[in-house]
Amino acid sequence: MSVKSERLNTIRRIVAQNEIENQDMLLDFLREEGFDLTQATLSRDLKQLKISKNPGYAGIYIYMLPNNIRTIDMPQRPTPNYEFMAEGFLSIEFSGQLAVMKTRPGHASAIAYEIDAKAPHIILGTVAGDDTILIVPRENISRRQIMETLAMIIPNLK
Amino acid sequence: MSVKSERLNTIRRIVAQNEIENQDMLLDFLREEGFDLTQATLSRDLKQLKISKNPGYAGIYIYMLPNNIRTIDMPQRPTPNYEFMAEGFLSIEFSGQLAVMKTRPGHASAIAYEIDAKAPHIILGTVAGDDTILIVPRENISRRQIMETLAMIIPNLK
DNA sequence: GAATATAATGAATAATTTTGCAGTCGCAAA
DNA sequence: TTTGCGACTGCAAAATTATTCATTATATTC
Repeated sequence: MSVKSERLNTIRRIVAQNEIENQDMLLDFLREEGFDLTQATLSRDLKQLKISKNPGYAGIYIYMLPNNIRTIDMPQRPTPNYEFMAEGFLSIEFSGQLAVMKTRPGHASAIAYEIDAKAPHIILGTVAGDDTILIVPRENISRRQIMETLAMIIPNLK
Repeated sequence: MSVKSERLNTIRRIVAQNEIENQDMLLDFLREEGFDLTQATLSRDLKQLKISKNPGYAGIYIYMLPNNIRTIDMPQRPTPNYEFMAEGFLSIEFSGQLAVMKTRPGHASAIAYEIDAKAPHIILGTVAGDDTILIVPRENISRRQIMETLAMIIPNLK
């Protein structure tokens, strides 16, 4: 096992067993175990190990191991292309405070996701079924504003 | 809901939906939604929300929500679903008669189910998608009443 | 083994985050 | 009203962390 591998292992163990508040503190622990390195290298090691500094219980920050569930590097949700949006969109109509968008079957959640992500200041939220999206605008937002905003996401919305 | 509470809600939502690389970037998002604050305050907000900067997938650092609510943070013995509720909740905002709750992906229906079951006298009904719940309150129920009721179901709703 | 590519590292610096301090505000008690 | 208290905040400085640049060590290929 290389020196670096041993060091990474040791870092993991130390972080798991102690409440490390910063990198200098961790450096001290490492020196006690015979590892001599600089803060720069430690910073790189922590990045590689995905160990991060988190707000802890009592107003202090503590280094913590990555939680496995969160650590799994899930690929970015594929950026839904412009065409897909245009293709899926069917119609939009208003009723009082709400808007209802119709899409082709299966397209609703992807389009709703885009709306949520790109227009949070206009749209409070959406609920998507298979081919229908219920759109809840924020207060004091006009239908015109909504249409203009959505048009930037879905080109052929008109 | 105080300005600060709204701000914290918004921070949670933005961090959940975007890949925030540093606090200045998050500040920009917040300004777009009308929140004007300094980086110092944001740092304090993030500490309170236990949101931290983590090594991400592609050599960059990303701010992420805490995914494990420490029991030490809980004053009383949690009910079975307590942690799940707290963990899944992201934000709640109102528009007219309606409330829209944002959750982490996949959590919406479970939380909506709890709301339906525990607050039928306040909430007429809910519709849940994957990460969004549309909440329809009964007539003549104030936002304050709704918040208080939901806070009994979702602890960190504040 | 020599030549060459690749990985690892330190020193210094840049970038980013946290915090001490002072000032403001709202609210409640005197 | 006045006083006091606690929450909240900005500013500026301190503290901490990440990265650039140059160098050295390690591995690979011929």
